[in-house]
Amino acid sequence: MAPKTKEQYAKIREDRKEEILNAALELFARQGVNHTTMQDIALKAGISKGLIYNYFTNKEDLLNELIKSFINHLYDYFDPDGDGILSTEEMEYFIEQQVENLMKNIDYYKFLYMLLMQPSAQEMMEKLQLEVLTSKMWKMIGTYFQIHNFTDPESETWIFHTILDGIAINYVFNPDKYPIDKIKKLVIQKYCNLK
Amino acid sequence: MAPKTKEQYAKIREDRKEEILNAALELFARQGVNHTTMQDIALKAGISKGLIYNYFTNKEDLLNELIKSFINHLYDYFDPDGDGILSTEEMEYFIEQQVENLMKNIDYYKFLYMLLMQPSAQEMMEKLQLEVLTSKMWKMIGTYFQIHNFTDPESETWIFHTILDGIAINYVFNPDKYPIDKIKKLVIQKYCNLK
Amino acid sequence: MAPKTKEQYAKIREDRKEEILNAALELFARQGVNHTTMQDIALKAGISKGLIYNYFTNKEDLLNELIKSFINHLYDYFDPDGDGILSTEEMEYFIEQQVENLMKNIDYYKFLYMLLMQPSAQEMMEKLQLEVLTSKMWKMIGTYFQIHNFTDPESETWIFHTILDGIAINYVFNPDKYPIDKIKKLVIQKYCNLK
Amino acid sequence: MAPKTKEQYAKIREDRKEEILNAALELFARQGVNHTTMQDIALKAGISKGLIYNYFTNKEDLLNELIKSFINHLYDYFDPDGDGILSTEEMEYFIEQQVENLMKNIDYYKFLYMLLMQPSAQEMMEKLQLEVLTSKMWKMIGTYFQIHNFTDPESETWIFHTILDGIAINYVFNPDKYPIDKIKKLVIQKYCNLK
DNA sequence: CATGAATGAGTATTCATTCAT
DNA sequence: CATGAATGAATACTCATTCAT
Repeated sequence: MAPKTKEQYAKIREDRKEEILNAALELFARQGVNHTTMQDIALKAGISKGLIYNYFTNKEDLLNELIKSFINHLYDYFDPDGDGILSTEEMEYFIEQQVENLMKNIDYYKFLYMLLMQPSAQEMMEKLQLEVLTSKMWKMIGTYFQIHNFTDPESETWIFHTILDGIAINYVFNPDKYPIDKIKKLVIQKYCNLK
Repeated sequence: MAPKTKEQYAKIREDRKEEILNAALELFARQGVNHTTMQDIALKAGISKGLIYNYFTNKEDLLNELIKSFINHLYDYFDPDGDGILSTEEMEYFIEQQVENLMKNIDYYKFLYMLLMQPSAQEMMEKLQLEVLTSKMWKMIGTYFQIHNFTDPESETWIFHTILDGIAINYVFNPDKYPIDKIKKLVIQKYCNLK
Repeated sequence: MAPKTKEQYAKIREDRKEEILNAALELFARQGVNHTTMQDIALKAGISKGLIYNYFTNKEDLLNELIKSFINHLYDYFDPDGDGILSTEEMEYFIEQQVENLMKNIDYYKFLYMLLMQPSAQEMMEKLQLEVLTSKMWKMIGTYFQIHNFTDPESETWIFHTILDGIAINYVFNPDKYPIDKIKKLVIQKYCNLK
Repeated sequence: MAPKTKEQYAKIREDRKEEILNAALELFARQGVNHTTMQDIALKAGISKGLIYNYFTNKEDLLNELIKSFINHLYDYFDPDGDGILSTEEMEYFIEQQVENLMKNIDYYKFLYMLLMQPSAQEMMEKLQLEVLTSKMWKMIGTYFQIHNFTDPESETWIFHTILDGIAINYVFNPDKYPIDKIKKLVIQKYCNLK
């Protein structure tokens, strides 16, 4: 049997970790963090309870990694053609995408907002704050508002986020009554139909 | 002859229940539901552990009652002079008030948003939905937008809520960086500085 | 309002006690001693929890009174015409009666046998032993066997009880398969069809 | 490579379960089900409280398994030389054995009769009924009565059991007064001194 | 690396019993 | 006498975490 290289081992570890996180995420989202046991996660991930502790020091650490992972991938799909400039079409696509995701994964979003309410999320947010604020995405949106002559581009970026979060919260609370399509159109009209 | 009248007992029960809910709310908000023991709640409420179970079947039930109570009082403080008409000053006051509350009680808000993410909250929301949507407040805001010639008053009402929730979420996540004062001013400008 | 005499009070107390015992008996038999709370008993007896403690010092005492009461009434219905002599017809009637009772009240009998297995029952049995063994019934059965020329009347009395208990146990365990009618006939044949 | 084979784990589990059942049986019999805590059982079995729950879902389940185990082993010791024919000597030995067991383990018998009074025992009894009735022992006793020209061998089998149970109950209730030796002799005389 | 038996601190929950009114 | 709110000791049960193999 061929011994594996260090890289191969690292790869295996990384994959395994990912699998555990995925299992945990699904279970946490469906049945809550507290009602999900390490056993449940192990079962779902197809491994033994003990093995989880080779990858995460404890349950809290697992949860934190989940939050971190989420925050890191928060805007992954915000990845336009890479020219660094957001066209109105790309902006529209981004908004459409956000709303579609939201509608498809209510439970998931609920859980994520919940995660972000965790005290432990706060620290991580703080650590990641600078990154986020100086992120490509953030800057691109700011630039977008600048290019399209919004009065206060920076504030508008915040407002933009505020609205997106507000939509998510309202929809998640009240998926039946909240007129998400109409709101989406209004948002697109405000931010993409620029003369 | 009964030692106390039925009314007296009912009063005692009502008061105790309230006390327990208050104690639980504060502890839950500060240290989280899971890190709060029934013992903690009893201690804070100045009663014995066992008594809680005379009023709530279990911890979950207690949490649900808390959610219900919260939803019921959601807009209690939205109670203007009672003429049924929202002046721009009253609207401004309302917004200022909201933001002030938010800033004063971040933990509380975090907990409340968390509560509302609970699956059990959903049912209650649904039950209360009609009430909320047909509530005086909701109507008054709609009327306000109508009077001030907003294009689509109903949608504007939703947007208004969307923005308020978005502000809360963003501030709660990121109290240091989120420019809540500036956003507040922009909101007031949009909704109160009419002409 | 006319004041009550001591006798009236004593009567009320006795009746109330009886009611509580009846309520307890039914609940204990149906759902077991441990799954029956004092609250349950109070509810069934139509009184308040606290009042039970005016009549019984505690739950165990209540159970003991129940056992005592049961033992005392064990052979109540063994009360023939009072001439002190058991005719073969009366003996047959007694056996028929026993079996009928058994078949009608399986749960009740189960519970009673259970009660008698309680350690606390033992003491009482001992106290009551002499009474039982010297009881009218016991003597009458002994006399019956003497009159009808059984070899060892005293042992036969024990055997008689042994068989009756054995029938009860077997029927209670296995009401569907146990041929109680046939056994009953054989017992009657043995003890009543005496030439 | 698994650290232990499936078989090894299965063996461990089987042994542990047995140990727990044994510990529980002894404690239950001596001090009653309710006065025996899971802690007690764990202590007696030399394991931790929690481990019990790896083998039994709860206390009730543990009790049920005990009943099941008892019923399954009810007649284990009825295992004569294996020629399938019960000699009068073997019959006598069986009766002697039964009585001796009874006298040695009053508490144990009390507990077992109690167990069998449990509602949950009934179901199990029903399931096992056919097996018991068609068991080797049952048949052998029937054959015994047939060979020795009892009028109705089947009924006699039932009567035989009735008497044995009756003896047990009476002795258990009243070990001091019940003339068990005399009764035993009479039973042996009836069933073993044939011609 | 991987397993799952084993641990035990931590807690929710029950309910007999008390007692002020 | 009667009530039911209040107590708190007693315990079942959970589950994250450890560790021998």
